[in-house]
Amino acid sequence: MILEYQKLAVTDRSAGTVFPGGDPQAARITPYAARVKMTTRMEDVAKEIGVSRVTLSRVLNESPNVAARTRRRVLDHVQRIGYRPHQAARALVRRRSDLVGIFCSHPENLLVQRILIALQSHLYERGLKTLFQTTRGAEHELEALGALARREVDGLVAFSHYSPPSRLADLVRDRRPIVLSGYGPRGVAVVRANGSGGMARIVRYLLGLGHRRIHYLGPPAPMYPEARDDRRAGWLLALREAGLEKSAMHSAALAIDAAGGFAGAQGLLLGATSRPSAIVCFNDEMAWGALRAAREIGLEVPGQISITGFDGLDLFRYGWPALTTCRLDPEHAGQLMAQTLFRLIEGDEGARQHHVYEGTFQAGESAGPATA
Amino acid sequence: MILEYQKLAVTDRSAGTVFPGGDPQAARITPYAARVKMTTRMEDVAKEIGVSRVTLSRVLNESPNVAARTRRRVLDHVQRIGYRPHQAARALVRRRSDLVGIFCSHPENLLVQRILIALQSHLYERGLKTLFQTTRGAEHELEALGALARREVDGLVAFSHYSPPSRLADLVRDRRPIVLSGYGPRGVAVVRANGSGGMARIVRYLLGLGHRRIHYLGPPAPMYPEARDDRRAGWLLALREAGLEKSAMHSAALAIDAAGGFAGAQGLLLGATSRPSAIVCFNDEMAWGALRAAREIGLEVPGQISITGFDGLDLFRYGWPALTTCRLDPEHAGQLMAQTLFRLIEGDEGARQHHVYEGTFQAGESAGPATA
DNA sequence: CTGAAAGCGCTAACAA
DNA sequence: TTGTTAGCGCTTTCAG
Repeated sequence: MILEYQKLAVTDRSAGTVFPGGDPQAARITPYAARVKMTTRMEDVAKEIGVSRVTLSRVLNESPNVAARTRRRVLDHVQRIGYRPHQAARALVRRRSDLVGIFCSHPENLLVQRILIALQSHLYERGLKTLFQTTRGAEHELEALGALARREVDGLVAFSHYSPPSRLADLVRDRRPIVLSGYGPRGVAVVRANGSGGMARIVRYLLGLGHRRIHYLGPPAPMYPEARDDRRAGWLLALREAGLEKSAMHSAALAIDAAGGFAGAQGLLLGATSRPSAIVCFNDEMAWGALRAAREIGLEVPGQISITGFDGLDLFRYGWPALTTCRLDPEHAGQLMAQTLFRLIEGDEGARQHHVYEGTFQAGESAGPATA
Repeated sequence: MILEYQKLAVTDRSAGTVFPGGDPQAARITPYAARVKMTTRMEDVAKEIGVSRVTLSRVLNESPNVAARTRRRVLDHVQRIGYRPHQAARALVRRRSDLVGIFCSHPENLLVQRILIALQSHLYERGLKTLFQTTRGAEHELEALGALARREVDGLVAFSHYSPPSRLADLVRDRRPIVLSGYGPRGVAVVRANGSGGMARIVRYLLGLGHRRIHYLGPPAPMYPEARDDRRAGWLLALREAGLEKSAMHSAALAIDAAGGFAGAQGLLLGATSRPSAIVCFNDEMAWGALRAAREIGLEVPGQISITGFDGLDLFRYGWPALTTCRLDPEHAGQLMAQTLFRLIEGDEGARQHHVYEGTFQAGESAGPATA
């Protein structure tokens, strides 16, 4: 059991004496850090085995130039006592922490959460630990970028776009290992879904059902023009194809969650303008709120109005009606991000591209034929 | 702007020469770690200011014995150039990483996700960074415990219970800074909701509505008897009060999500036994699946059957019908965990208790009067 | 109040 | 194939 944890002892640092089991007097007020002695050192382990620290280190780092027999002996012992080198010391000398930072401005978003989970797993498989941080504003984001610059982390994945694109452009020059989710300047690695294609697919489906007044309910205006709403573009594209661009109506919600969808749909449905026969929403959560709004007004879905989502979260397949949506694969997205970041950390500049993955249309119960 | 990130330069380590801007030849294949020089060193910064490293260190660590004027001068310069000490080096000598590990066996659970977000924020406010890891099995969990033992992290929060309680008991003896979510042995810090009280409240509400056949749909059997389902206990308690214990029926689902609730409810509703007039579910997500199952069978909710949840997630207030549930405050839970862990790290053994927070009953639309 | 000296635990260059 | 030497960048005694 290589990961068996080690027993601790309490030290009296001034006297240099060790009290196994703890000093009952001082324990209550002494910070934990001062109470315990450092974990087993390499020196001791090497001595136990009868080799030098260096040989031990070589085995642990899978370096060449160790006799097979020695390696075996070392590995056996290490495994038995559950030794692992001190990570800080290792990071200090290797100039590499094996830590990856993930920062995220909207950790409440259900799709983001699923991607995060997959991402962490895949990074872990490659020996990278995940430092997670929620960014509330540009200040946090800058701090995360600073951590990368100072090499506190080996790489960064950003689900956050507070920084102006001009600053992101620095990333291009400095060639840091960073992966952005969603959008970013050319020359920076980006992973995103094909939102435009997926949304166009949904709209065409609705057009096929006879809908003509298809309104869009999306996120608030982006902080930077570069961050324009890709999904909205797909909606507009499909309407244009059908020559319905003129009647296109778009409404920006306060947030891309159920509350935002609820409020946004209320505006769309109770407004003075002609009522839409379908509302396509930026994501499932908004659609969910919109569904509620429609019903509170007394509209049947999909009888009197159709409402669609995006992301294809499993949860909403159990809703009533189940959402018609575009399913994205968070597992795949997370894997793609992990792989891209890993390539960048390894110095493969070829990974510095925009990676776009596809969604799949998923017919549900929330969209039906347009009523005359 | 203290967090302005620093410019990098590419080094040719063999020649010891620095090529600002990068060596275009080697860049593509050289790992990023080898391509960049280490960030600014303390030595240089101290020299620029005209003090020794020691004084600089003292200012940065808010140690006493620095003249106010010196402190001011140092702080100004540090702020201007955005210097921050190298974290690995700092951790090595301080024997403290300012890192906290969070491990979690069910990161998909919506309540857990919200708690995680709050927890991370509160830890961050106290200067602790969050290392996040999904645990898939006891092996991962042991590894996380090992990381604590080796002092790779200063503390741990566990939303995961793969390890047998006997192992957790070790935590009592070693007095490590660890906070468990849900349950744990005496002497280990635990944070959990009062599930039993909350669920009893829901059941009493249903009893008041005239329900008599109230079935429970909960998680699969726990891995260890200690981890018994608290919410189920509350359900049973309330039924006992009403003298209905005999008719109590419990069904274990495969998972505590919508899919589990769906399948579990199907079993409960399609089974040969007498149909329940109400199903109380372990959490909102399961209730959500149960709702779908009831409707697919053709049962109206709450007309023909009442279904309740637990957790009180905002999302389900937008569902139709909105769930009758018990609302837990994830923000509060996260804060409580952060605070407890912080106290333990600081050596306050008084924090090593079971902290129980209350939920609040929330009447929704998914429960109504029992029909004769 | 300040600085000089002594490591923290480990890996990488260089010798043997 | 192995071990010896020399730091990584920082904080913490201990003198001044």
